[in-house]
Amino acid sequence: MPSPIPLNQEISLTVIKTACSNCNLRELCLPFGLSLDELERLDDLISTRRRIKRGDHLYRAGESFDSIYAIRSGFFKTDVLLEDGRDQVTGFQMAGELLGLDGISTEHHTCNAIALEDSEICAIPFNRLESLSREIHNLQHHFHKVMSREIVRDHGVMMLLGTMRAEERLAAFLLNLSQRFTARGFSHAEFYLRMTREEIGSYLGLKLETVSRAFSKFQEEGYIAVQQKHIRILNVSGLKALMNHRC
Amino acid sequence: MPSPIPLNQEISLTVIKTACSNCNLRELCLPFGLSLDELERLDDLISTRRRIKRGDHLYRAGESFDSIYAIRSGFFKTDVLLEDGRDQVTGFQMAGELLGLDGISTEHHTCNAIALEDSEICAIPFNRLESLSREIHNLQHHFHKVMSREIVRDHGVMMLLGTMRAEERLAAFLLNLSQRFTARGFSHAEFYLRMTREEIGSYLGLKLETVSRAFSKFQEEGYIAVQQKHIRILNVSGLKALMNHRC
DNA sequence: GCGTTGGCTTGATCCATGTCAACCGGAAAT
DNA sequence: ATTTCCGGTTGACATGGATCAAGCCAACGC
Repeated sequence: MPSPIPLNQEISLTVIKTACSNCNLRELCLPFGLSLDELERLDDLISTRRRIKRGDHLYRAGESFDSIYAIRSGFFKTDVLLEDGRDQVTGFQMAGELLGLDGISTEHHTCNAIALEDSEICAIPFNRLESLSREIHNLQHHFHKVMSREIVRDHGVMMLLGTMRAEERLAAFLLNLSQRFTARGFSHAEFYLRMTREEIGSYLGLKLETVSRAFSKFQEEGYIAVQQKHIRILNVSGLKALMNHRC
Repeated sequence: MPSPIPLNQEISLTVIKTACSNCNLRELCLPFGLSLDELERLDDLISTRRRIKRGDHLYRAGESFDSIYAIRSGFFKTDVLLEDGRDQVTGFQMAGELLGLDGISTEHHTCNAIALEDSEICAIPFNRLESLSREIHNLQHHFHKVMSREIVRDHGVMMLLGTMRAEERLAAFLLNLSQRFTARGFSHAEFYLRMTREEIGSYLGLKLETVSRAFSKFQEEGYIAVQQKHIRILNVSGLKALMNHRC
């Protein structure tokens, strides 16, 4: 009979893979600020991991809500549909961010969440999250902060849509992406866009042609280098100035 | 010596005035769905009532956060300021609605809340609300719903700002106000605007002249009757059609 | 290797809304 | 009663971004 040790190692590897306590995103995600002990209790709650292929829905508007989702890897967009067919991208989400908070309000999802690349998510049953956060003050407080942050983010987008012109919007968008990639240990200056010009346009309240023209303009002026979805930021402060100055 | 009875009555009147359990907004506000017993525990928490005069700030962006606020009577706007001086109204709030949720995220308020008429608010110390909602499941869940509803509302505004044209935006705005007045027992068809054309414009991402022209247009077409801030809606379905149809 | 396809770029033109300016009317101040 | 002021309305004109249209490029299937 073979020694049990290798087997145990394998099992323990699997456990490591699925646990918040060993997730390298834990400082960005729901577990932020929890003690080891508290982390383990959170681990128990997150039983389901799921792979979502590029183009597939994580959930659809109208579906009944029972979980929120933490992105373990990959990239998503959320969009809302109006009766008359118009739609708008309401956000782009990356690893460590939460999806589905909109569903708490009515017990039904109010937007679609679609993977922009092959992704992996952790499903967090919401009633169990509520009951655990009644016991773990840190978890409760952090969850409230995450929801509040979402509200603040939305206000930022409203500001952008309400007061900024096309180039300012795109500059703000690029700087925001750059900052979020940095927080995840990627280059702040060089990244691949996971979304099309049309999706960027939808998010920013612009047509895809306008987005494309703004990219070209930024390139001409030496702020960035664009090659399709590959972006290099050459002049961060230039972009910032462009965003803030009323010209 | 006079009988103590009148005195007691006076005291009890004061208590009635300040308690959630006797507030006629309790079904719209935080106490929604609580039992009598739970309501009384919430009463203990809401010690501070405050009057805010028209034009005064309830809080300012940058101030440190420790309470959220329930509007007992009156009308508020919230606005965000950009470094370069641009600002935008992010919402209008009426009786029964909560203010200050944006502050949870960073422990500092991120917008200004300004009374548009003489108003009265209940201050709810946030750490005490968190600790009470660890004990009262209903309170916890309802609070989560309220935050989520705010996120959904913001998505609606993003949709409006990103995809609708001027008249559609104003129609959506009027219908939303009408619906909220109705929920508070006021006429759905006739109300006074508490905000200026400029504030409406800021909220809707339009200039005040555009707002004014849209009002005039609606009046010409017989959808509404406008006289300064007094609005009568004459044709709800007309407004709805205007909002939904891609023309 | 060649054609097809989807996403992107660029140019020409149009139009909704912004901008600038004049005027109006009611409310508050003198 | 008169003046001032603020918010609102309306008109003339300017413009940023939408729309329409053509063409380009890279990836992919055959």
